[in-house]
Amino acid sequence: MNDGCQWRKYGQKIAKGNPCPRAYYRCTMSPSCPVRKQVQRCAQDMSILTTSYEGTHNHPLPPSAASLASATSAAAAMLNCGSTTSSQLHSGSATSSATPNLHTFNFPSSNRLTARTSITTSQSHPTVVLDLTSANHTSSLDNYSSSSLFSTSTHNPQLSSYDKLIQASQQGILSDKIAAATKAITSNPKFQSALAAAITSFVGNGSITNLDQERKSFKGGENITFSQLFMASGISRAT
DNA sequence: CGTCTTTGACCTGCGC
DNA sequence: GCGCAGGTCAAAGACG
Repeated sequence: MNDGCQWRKYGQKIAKGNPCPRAYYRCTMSPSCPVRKQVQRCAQDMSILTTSYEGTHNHPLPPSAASLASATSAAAAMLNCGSTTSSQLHSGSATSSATPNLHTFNFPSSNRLTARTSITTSQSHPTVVLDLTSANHTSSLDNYSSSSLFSTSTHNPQLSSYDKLIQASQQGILSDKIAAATKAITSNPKFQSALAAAITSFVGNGSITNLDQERKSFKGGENITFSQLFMASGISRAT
């Protein structure tokens, strides 16, 4: 996955319990950049790639990775809303083994594969899981659960129009036209790349330390997140 | 020739 | 102290 940064592989190891080797990469955009990432395939499903990032970039990120940093930070903040692990995440004094909150959403990639991506906001590391399962899904909309990704129902009981749209689709009462329009948006390569860049920006920036601030900035505003995504991908809200 | 990947060796932390 | 597992180093080879 091209995440906008340059990486140099410095090691590979076969971890216990997983026949697939784990690859170790170092950010090469700056000689002193401490950021590292690990990439490993899932033992249960070889089509799933698990990427873990560690550290904070000490250099400016390229536009492709930086343009949506705030948007994805907001997504991460949303993920942690109501999470029992979020405060531990912020304080850095995590001691419990609470189950990380996992959110999954789909966006079909340009190479005609369906990439089911999830962000795991574990206590120590945010993790991006990229499922490169071939596109045999009946509809990307069927499994599209971005509403859960950005859901802030406990903080903002008023559903956004987008949430209503998703809710309607899940309840099977969405008209074909709206479903087609939604699918068009989520299938838009620009939207996909914007979303992917947003994910990258978040994990690349090591934004965990900024989550409190981001949460304040975006609290109760999932519309802001999608507006930013739409703006970055050139899709109008009208669409 | 410079850059990147591969891969065995080495280092370190942890449990027993 | 010992063994194991995970992470890193660095020499060698591949590649453009």
